[in-house]
Amino acid sequence: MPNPYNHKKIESKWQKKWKDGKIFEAPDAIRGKKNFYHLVMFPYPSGDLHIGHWYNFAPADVFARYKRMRGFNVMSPIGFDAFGLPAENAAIKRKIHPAKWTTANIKAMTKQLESMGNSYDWSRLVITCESEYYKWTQWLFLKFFEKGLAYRKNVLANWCPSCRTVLANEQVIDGHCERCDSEVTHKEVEQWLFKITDYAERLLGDLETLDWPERTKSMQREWIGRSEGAEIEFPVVDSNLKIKVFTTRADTLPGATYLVLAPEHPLITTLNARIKNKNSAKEYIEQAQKKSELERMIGVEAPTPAEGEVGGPTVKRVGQKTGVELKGILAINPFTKKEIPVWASDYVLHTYGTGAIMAVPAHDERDYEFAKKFDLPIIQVITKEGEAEIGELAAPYLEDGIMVNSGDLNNLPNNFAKDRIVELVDSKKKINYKLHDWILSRQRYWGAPIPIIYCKNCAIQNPSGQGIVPVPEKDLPVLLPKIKDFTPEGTGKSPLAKSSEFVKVKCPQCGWEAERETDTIDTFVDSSWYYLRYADSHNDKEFAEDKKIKSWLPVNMYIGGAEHSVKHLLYSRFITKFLHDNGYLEFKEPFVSLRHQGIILGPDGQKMSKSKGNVVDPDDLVEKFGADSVRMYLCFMGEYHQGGPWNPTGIMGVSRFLNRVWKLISEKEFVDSDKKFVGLDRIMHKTIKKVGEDIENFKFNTAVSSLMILLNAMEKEQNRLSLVTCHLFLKLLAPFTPHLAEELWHNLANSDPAFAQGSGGQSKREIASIHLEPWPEYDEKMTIEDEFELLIQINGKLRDKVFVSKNIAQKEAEKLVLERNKIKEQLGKKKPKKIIFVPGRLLNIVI
RNA sequence: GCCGGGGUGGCGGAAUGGCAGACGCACAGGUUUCAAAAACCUGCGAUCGCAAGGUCAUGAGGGUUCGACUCCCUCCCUCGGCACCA
Repeated sequence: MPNPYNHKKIESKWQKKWKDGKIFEAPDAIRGKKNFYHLVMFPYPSGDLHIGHWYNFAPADVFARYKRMRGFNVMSPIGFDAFGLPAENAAIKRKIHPAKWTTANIKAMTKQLESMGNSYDWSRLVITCESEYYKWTQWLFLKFFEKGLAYRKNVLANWCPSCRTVLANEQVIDGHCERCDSEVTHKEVEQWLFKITDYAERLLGDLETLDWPERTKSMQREWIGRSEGAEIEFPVVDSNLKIKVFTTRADTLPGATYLVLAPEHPLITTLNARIKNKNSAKEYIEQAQKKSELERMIGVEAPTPAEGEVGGPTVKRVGQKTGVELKGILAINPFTKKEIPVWASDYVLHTYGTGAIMAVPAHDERDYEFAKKFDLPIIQVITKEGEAEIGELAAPYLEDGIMVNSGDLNNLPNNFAKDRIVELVDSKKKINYKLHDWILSRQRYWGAPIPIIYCKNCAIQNPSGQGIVPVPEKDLPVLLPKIKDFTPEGTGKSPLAKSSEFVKVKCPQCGWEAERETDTIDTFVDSSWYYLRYADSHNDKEFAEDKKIKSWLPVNMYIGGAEHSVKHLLYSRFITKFLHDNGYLEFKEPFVSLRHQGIILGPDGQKMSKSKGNVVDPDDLVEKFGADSVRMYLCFMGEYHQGGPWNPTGIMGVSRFLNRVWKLISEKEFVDSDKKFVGLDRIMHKTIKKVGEDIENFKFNTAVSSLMILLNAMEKEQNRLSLVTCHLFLKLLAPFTPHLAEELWHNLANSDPAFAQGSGGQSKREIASIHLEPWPEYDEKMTIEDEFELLIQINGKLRDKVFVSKNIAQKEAEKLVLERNKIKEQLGKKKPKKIIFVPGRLLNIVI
């Protein structure tokens, strides 16, 4: 009686053998093989690997192993995104140092990662909080600084009062901090920024070249938010000042009856002396600035629908408009030359365009609402062609039409008038983006220090330089000091400021006493270049050697969660383009192909969370069913990018399947291998084709199902099963269940003298790993059966079936079909009007 | 409101315009067993029928086609993203 399938024994055995044999360490080049860079998004060392990690990594590893068997030199590296707020917050809570916390987590997660049996190249391990890595994050910052693309500026930044740091726009979700969910406020602070807006056009345009999910590309497009329009200047009466507005509807300029400034608009301060209603204006502006982003957007909350009513409680985003007229300030409409009032209102965003708009109530919903509320003039300047001008608009007219009330331009189509008006008022076409520069300084401890020194002496010597001195490259890394008190103050200063040892420094330019920058670099900078480092993880002379970069990059296949669609993926593209422009990289895009895994929900269909008690622990599953079962079930449970609820009994099916495989292959006496497939040849060729194609297309679920179909067929033929059949089957199985396949592969080899003897004259040679075997080939001709079941339809409805030769001609098929009693009965006296014949499939009689 | 996915048995899900429900889970019946588990076999959309077989079914309604889960139009629901972006 052979041993039953013991996953624990064979999984740890092979994990060790693979590690010791270094079989997944990818050399930089192999003669005759193409390199393939296969990458998963590196995990954050938050404590333990959850089922979501497995869902990302396990099917991804199936793909990597498949590519390796297809003859590629596959590099599949792994690392940890180890700096940042979550670790720091967790460490504060537990009263231990973030470094200690992070190291412990990395250790635990490494063990878990190893238990998955993934084919990682551990020799390339990257950990972003280690100085050998962040030295180059700092180097990258210096390069940006050198090129003028890292700059310091007073900005009205997003501020998280709980995390006590500024946040990038990308880290604010619905007005809340993405980490702790506190409501984000604003704070005017001096910050370091990367000039990502310089790359807006290219970040947008190059999306077209990428093999990425369409929705991810469209999210990036929306985030960049390009819009074409014009910048028009409105002179201020009795002043040489001008108010600039951005508009996409220059054609409506004749109907602009007032201007609106955002409450933060600097001109309000400039013109303050002339504002007649100074006090009420001031009061409104202060009030508006106190409001959070959310309060500004949300007006009135819609009532919660009564029970049984469709739809949950909705929030009406566009609320009642508020505003104040800046009395005493008038501007001139450059087209009509008429004087128009100027208002301030928080429905105008200071962060978009020029922070001021021309209001055209007749042709814009928001302006219309505002004008109605404050009784401002509404002048219609576009109307539907052929329709008389309407006295009073019941609603703004938003469609195209012809110009009215517009002097010389009357009767012109509005789209034609658009360009004419831009010329007439001597303004310029302008492209605007929603994308803002990337604020990268963080007032927190657990990150790479910004390598900058402030020197008062240098500021005096060279006022234009403001005393900002970059740390020389040779002095990198600027080490993150080990300080005891790393909790954030909330004063806008980083905890590093408390360490005088760290702060005080000799200026590298003049040698005088100077001070270090105490903010740290946003962790998104760390993670936006790590994929480059894998090419040469331990290089201490440069971020990676040019030759190695050329041999591996760009990344051929990148797999990870869709939640990174804008942040990480946009930043990475930006950094890559910057390094390309400066001669460090030949390519312009880091990730040629991208795939997302879906989200696994709890068995109750809800998002997994500890408080709901619906968390699925992968370690328990591995313990009970083995890593191979977990891997294969994750592949089988559904469409990869869709995810869905975890089915606790579903994994049983896969576990049973593996037990049956074990039983079939380890218990059999095989027939002579010359007999090849013994009646299984068609299905074998079909399965080779299907599994390969499905893995290429990330359709892991149907690949698994076709393996199950093959096993069912093999079991039916089990008394005549050949060795060749089992070898092929194991190869197809190997990417999914690497341990089981390897164990059975070796068992078969050991029992087969031809296998064990070897060709080199040695009596016994080491049996090579199944994972280094070539993927089986199939013969297209062999995937087609000799006979098929011809479907017989009458008027498109199935009426009968008959087995015929695969090459049957139409004439022959018709004759055969029309002679069948069943068909004769059905047709009666009716004559076929038409007969449709689809070779290899069906015959349809139309009557 | 705009953009992008999706809607198929009790459940997860299959179907180059050509047998809807592959594969698996759950369930039911059986074999085995002192018994249970495991394993194995059979059945399993709804409905009419003893059966052969028929009819209806892929969110709703139209259309194109010999033939539609698949293509087109209108609408509903759902998930994700964006949203006072001028």
